[in-house]
Amino acid sequence: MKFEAITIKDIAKALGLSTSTVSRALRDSYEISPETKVKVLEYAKENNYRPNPIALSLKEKRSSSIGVLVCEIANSFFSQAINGIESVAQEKGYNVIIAQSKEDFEKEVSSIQYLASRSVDGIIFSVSAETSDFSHLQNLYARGMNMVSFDRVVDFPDIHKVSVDNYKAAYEATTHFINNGYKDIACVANAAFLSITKERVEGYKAALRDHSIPLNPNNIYYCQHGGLLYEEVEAIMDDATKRKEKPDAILACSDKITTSVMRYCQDKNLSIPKQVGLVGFSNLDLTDLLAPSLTVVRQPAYEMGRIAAELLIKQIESKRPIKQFEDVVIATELHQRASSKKR
Amino acid sequence: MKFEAITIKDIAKALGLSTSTVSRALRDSYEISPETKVKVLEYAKENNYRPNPIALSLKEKRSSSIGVLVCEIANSFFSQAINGIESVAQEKGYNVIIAQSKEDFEKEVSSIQYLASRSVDGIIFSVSAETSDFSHLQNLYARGMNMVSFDRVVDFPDIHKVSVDNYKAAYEATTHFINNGYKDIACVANAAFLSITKERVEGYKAALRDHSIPLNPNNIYYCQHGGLLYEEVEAIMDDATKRKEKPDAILACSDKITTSVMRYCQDKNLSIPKQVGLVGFSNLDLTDLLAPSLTVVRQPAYEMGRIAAELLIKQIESKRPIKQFEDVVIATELHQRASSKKR
DNA sequence: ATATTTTACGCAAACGATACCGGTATTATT
DNA sequence: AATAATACCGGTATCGTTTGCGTAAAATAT
Repeated sequence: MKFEAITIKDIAKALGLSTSTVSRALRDSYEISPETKVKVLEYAKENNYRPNPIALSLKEKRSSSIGVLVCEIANSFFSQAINGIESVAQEKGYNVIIAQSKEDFEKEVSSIQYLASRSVDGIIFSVSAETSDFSHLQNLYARGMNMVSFDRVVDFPDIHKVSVDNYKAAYEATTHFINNGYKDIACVANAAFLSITKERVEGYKAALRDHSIPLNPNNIYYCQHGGLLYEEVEAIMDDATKRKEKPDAILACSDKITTSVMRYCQDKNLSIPKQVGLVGFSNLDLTDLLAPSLTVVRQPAYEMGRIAAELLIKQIESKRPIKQFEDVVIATELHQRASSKKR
Repeated sequence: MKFEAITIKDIAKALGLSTSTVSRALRDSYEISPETKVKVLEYAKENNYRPNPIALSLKEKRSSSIGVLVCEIANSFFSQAINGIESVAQEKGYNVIIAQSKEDFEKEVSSIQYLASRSVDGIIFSVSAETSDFSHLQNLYARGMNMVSFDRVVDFPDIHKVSVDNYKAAYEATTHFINNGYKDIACVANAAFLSITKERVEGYKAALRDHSIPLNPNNIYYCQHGGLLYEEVEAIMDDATKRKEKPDAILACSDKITTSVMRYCQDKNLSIPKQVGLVGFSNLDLTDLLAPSLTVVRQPAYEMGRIAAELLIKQIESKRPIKQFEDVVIATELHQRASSKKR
């Protein structure tokens, strides 16, 4: 079954005009007589004429659509970000095409090629946890695709970036632990390649250093697959709780990891915050209702999405190549709750 | 800035061939000599040739994209459903274009027109809480757009529908309350027009009837705006807790409502499950970690998305008009936890 | 009355890919 | 050697829209 829309040709035939006349009448050209315009406009309205965007795209060499590559839609941070992207896109007349990498490098490469071959006008992307080789992205960018690096940013020289201040977020969270009497703080981070991981781990280290707490390298854990698998976090927690020196606090560096750590503690009857304190990065909007209420680092996902979309669309619509590239870094919010307070 | 891709014309010019020869060589036509094929294929590969999907769309009169209209992306149920839709779409070579209604009728109408004007090959839609007039959808469907009604289904005669057994879900949840000693159960439902609301309220009523509990009409509340605003739920809860006969249990009929009710109880120091029992529809994956752990009705959102996408794509690719329309109804899961157990 | 401008429209090319309808060599068949 | 068959490739229309160019008729100027 096919949905057949009325075309400019149909109008021309019905009214005994040429397609060019109809086209110009619709665009209110001065070359068309008022009477003809009225006739065309009325007929178009009656028959609910809409210009075929595909034909327009072919002619204009632009599709008025932007691609978004995230690792997982069903993740509160990314769904909120997509929400922000979609809101800007709608305002500016673009549609949003989404693709997921599922934290898988191969799927990321194919998704990027898919988006490019779909001739989107630009791409907002957040790399997968497995991505250490960025050539698929860099090649596409070098070939002129408009791109904005988002959240898990890449360090190409000239590209718009939108991210949060991960260093400061982790620094504050760690300091918060220290101020609340925790001494042996473990950091369960995402894959080691990721910008967000590096920054968060650096922030964590700096906070320890600034409070004269020696760094125990065993306290830093990485999740190869971004914590998408519960087993990954489980293995880490098994290790952490079976060591001689057990950490008394855990900084969970992603939505998924946070939830998994919390579930692990519940399963193993590890009491939070007494036996182990917990601060997690999370964008769920009911972390205050958890047992115990969870201290979280919240990222302004919606705003990040909006800014990324605005930068991308500005770049798309820019006549001349952009020279000035933005590196937007937004502050996170630390919501202090029960999970990180011993006493 | 524009992303310029190589075209069949470029290959033809570079190799001194005609476009038709190149086209046929790329499609491995028997009319082309092996040597020419090799030359073309090699050149295409070297220069990373990809057929322009927009040109193909124009020619084939199909865009290989499907539209999805939901009320809110950043809602666990819908983001999981989109996840399912996207997975099937990717498999079958379609891309997914998303639009949100934000539970607003006007925005739903414009979003639908937007998707239609974007010449998607089909639409999966879930109507907004404000939608009581379905003419915008019905007109589009009558004009031949492939459509699948999803979750909040419409009762057009011949259309694929994918939903859960809302009647049974509410019946079981209500029965669960009764079996746990609750007697005065309130039902906080979504907007009254919605199919899901009607079915859930019916299931609720039936459970009361089957257990010889008289129905108190005051116990049924509707959220005009789908609980998107906290104030809406707050007003309802204020009323419920200030009545002479206060309900001792609440059945919250959507993700948002569930969270809001829980937050209200926390704010007002209403103890769950002692003062008031709570069962909520929710697709969040950490409801077991809430305080108290929450009894939920979980909907198989991912599977629903997959099925809806499969039905839609089958309909799109069907040569002749579909005669047999599916009304897929999937079972929900009741996860019994602490929030609904008095003792 | 003739020349010039203006008005109002049509023709055709272009965007990228496909497919039908051809055509021309070269080889095979009689 | 003449004809048929085959292999191989090009020209062109098409999808829907825009746009530069051309042009008839009408309006204005000389």
